[in-house]
Amino acid sequence: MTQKHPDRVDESLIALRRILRATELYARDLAQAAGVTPAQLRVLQIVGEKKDPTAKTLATQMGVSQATVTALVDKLVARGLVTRLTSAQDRRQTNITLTTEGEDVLEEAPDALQQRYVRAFADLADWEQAQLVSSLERVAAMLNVDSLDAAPVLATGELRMSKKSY
Amino acid sequence: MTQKHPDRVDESLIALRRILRATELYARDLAQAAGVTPAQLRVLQIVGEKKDPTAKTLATQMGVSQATVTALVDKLVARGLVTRLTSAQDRRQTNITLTTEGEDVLEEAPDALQQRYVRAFADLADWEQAQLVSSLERVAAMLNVDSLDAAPVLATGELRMSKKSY
DNA sequence: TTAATTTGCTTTGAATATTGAAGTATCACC
DNA sequence: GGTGATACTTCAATATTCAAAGCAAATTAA
Repeated sequence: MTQKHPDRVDESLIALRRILRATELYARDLAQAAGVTPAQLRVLQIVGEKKDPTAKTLATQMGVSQATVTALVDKLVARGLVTRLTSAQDRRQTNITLTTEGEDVLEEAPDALQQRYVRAFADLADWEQAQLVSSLERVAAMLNVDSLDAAPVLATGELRMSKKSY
Repeated sequence: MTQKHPDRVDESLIALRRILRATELYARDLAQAAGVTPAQLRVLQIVGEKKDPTAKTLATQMGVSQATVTALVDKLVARGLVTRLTSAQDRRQTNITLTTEGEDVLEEAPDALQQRYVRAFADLADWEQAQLVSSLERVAAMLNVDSLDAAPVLATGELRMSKKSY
C-alpha cells in the first residue's frame, strides 16, 4: 500500500466503468438491430455458443431464474428462432436449439463494437497484445469470477467499508 | 496483421466477457442487498456520483429514455430515497437529489466486488498498476467509447464470440 | 413584444422482463 | 414400490422500457 500513485485505482475503475457502459449501451442497439429484445438476444447468443443448452444452463449463465428463461424461450419459440427438444438422457431437461432463422439472426447481428475492437487489437504490436491479454485476465481474476459464480449469495452483509475506503 | 499469436484476440475477448458477466451478475445481487431493483440502484449510484443530475443527464448516462427515468425516479421518490428539485436557473429542469435515506442505501450497499478489486489492485507492484491502468484505458479507447456516446446508433454490443467474421 | 420553435419533463398506454410460489413430470436411491 | 430431489412450466404481481402525446419554460424569430 501507500503507493506513489494512489489515484491509479480510481483511474482503473473509471476505465472499467467506461468499458462496461459502452458494452451495455451497445447491447441494446445491437438487439434492436437484430429485431429482438436484449434479453432475447442474450439467450440466442448463449444458445449459439454452448451446444444446445438446457433451460437450467441458460438460467445459470444469464443469472436469472428458470421462470424467466421459460418466458424468454417462449417468445423465441413463438418467433421461430429456437426450438425446444426434450433430452433423451433426462426427460426432465429441455435442450434449446437454434433454428435456421435463429442462426440467421445471430449471424446478421451487426456486432460493430466487437468488430472495432478486434480490428484495433489486430493493429497492436505483438507485445502490446500480450500485455493486454495479461491485464484483462488479471482483472478477471481480481474480480474473482469463479467464486462469484459459485456463491452468488455473498452479496449481503459482507464486510463493507464506507465510501472513501471503497 | 498476421501475428504470431492469432488466438490472443479470442483470449482477450474471453477475459472481457468474464469481466462483463461478473459485474453484471453482481450488480443484481448488490441491488437486492440494497433493497432496490438494479435499475433503481443505478439511478442512485449516478445521483451519488454526479452532483444533483437532471433527468436528462440520468437518461443520457443510463442510455434510456426520459420517460424511463421519470418512472424510476417516481419509484425512488415514493420510497423516500431521492427528491425532485426544480432548477432555479432553468425551471424546466429537475435536479434529482439524494435524501439521507438514499445516502444510507448507497453507503450500505456492500460493494464487495469493487472492494475486492481495489484490495487486489493495491497489492500489485507499482509498475503492474501502471500497466493495468494503461491496458484498461486502451481497451476503453478501442471500444471508441466517446464516439459511441455521441452516436448511440452504432453503439454497443455485447462482446460475442462469433465464429469467423468478427 | 409577440409568435413560433425548441427543450425538459411528465403522463399514458402497451409490450417485455422478472420473480416467487405452486404445480407437474421425471429421475435417483433405497 | 416410495421418498425426495431435480427440471421445467404456469400463474400472479411488480418492474422496466419506450413511443406518442401533452405541458411548461426557455429560446429564437419576426
